[in-house]
Amino acid sequence: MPQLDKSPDDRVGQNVEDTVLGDLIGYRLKRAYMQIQPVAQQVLAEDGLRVVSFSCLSIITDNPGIVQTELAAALQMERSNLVVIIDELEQSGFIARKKVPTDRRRYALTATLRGRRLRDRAADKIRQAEDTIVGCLDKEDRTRLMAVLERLEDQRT
Amino acid sequence: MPQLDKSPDDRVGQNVEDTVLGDLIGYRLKRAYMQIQPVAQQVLAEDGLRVVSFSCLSIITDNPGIVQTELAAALQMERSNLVVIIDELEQSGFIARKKVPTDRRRYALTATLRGRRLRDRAADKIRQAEDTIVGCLDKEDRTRLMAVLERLEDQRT
DNA sequence: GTATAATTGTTATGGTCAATAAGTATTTTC
DNA sequence: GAAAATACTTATTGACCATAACAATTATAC
Repeated sequence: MPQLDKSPDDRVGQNVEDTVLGDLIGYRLKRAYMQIQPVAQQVLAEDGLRVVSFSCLSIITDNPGIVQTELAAALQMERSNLVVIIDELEQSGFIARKKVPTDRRRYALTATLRGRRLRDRAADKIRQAEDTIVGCLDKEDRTRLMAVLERLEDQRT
Repeated sequence: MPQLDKSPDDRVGQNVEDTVLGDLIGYRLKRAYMQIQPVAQQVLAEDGLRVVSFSCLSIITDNPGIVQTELAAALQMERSNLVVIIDELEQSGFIARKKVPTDRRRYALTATLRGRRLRDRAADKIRQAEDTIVGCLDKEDRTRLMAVLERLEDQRT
């Protein structure tokens, strides 16, 4: 029996049927991420950072001497797209490039004191911003969510 | 006490320190999504669909007579960006545009039989592909994950 | 009732982002 | 020592998203 079309006037706002999309994990992950991302973006913009440059700064801070290829692998991005970001961070004085004496193809990346301080401050602000969104979850739901996401992430296909 | 730089040779593959990023929900959501998205993209490409066009087709199938503005709101995208996608789906014979008699500004969108069948088939394939990734979670973890993501998504800031 | 405002679909455009290919310098492998 | 591999870089491309502006139509204000 064919479903009758609703008059367009009957359907307002969020009253939209969905028998498929909402049950897909990919869809739900994207929607949840899209809730967080703009907030993080805005918070980081106050310090002149983008999400990707903050990610780089954070990994460099945690891994002084890391090299661009390793950084790209850690963040699952292309080396070529990293270059401009590293340039930005270097010109802003948040990181330094030092030639590796044993292999002059590579640059050892280290965060400056300013860079490390910015990382810590920005991280605090992001955590705070995330809390306003994730506040609806109790501590157990939250830790369980993080654990499950980590397991998905580590899944090798 | 300053942390000594590791020699770049000491750090291989995934042995990268991370004291901040991994504890951020936004980061974890993105990484998990990036695990699913390429698989869904590839599966849909076999039927000539993109993720966004499948999403549109699915919502139109579930809501015959829906109008472009409502569809855009449901998928949280811009009306202007919807136009080309609707064009594609119409030219492929998966949906039809019909003028709304009571409001000639609007087009009522309905999925054709071919469109509905494609939606159902593609949905099955996506679910199957997702299962290969989410298979590491038991049923309870999975339903709990979906519920938590839904709560995050509905959070109004 | 008519002028004004709002809505719908559309086009055009720009910005950001990710992926690829190709090039240079250096190191490793054979 | 020649050839292959690696690290970083540059340039380019296409996908995607947001915005502004427009015509047609409808709703609202007076």
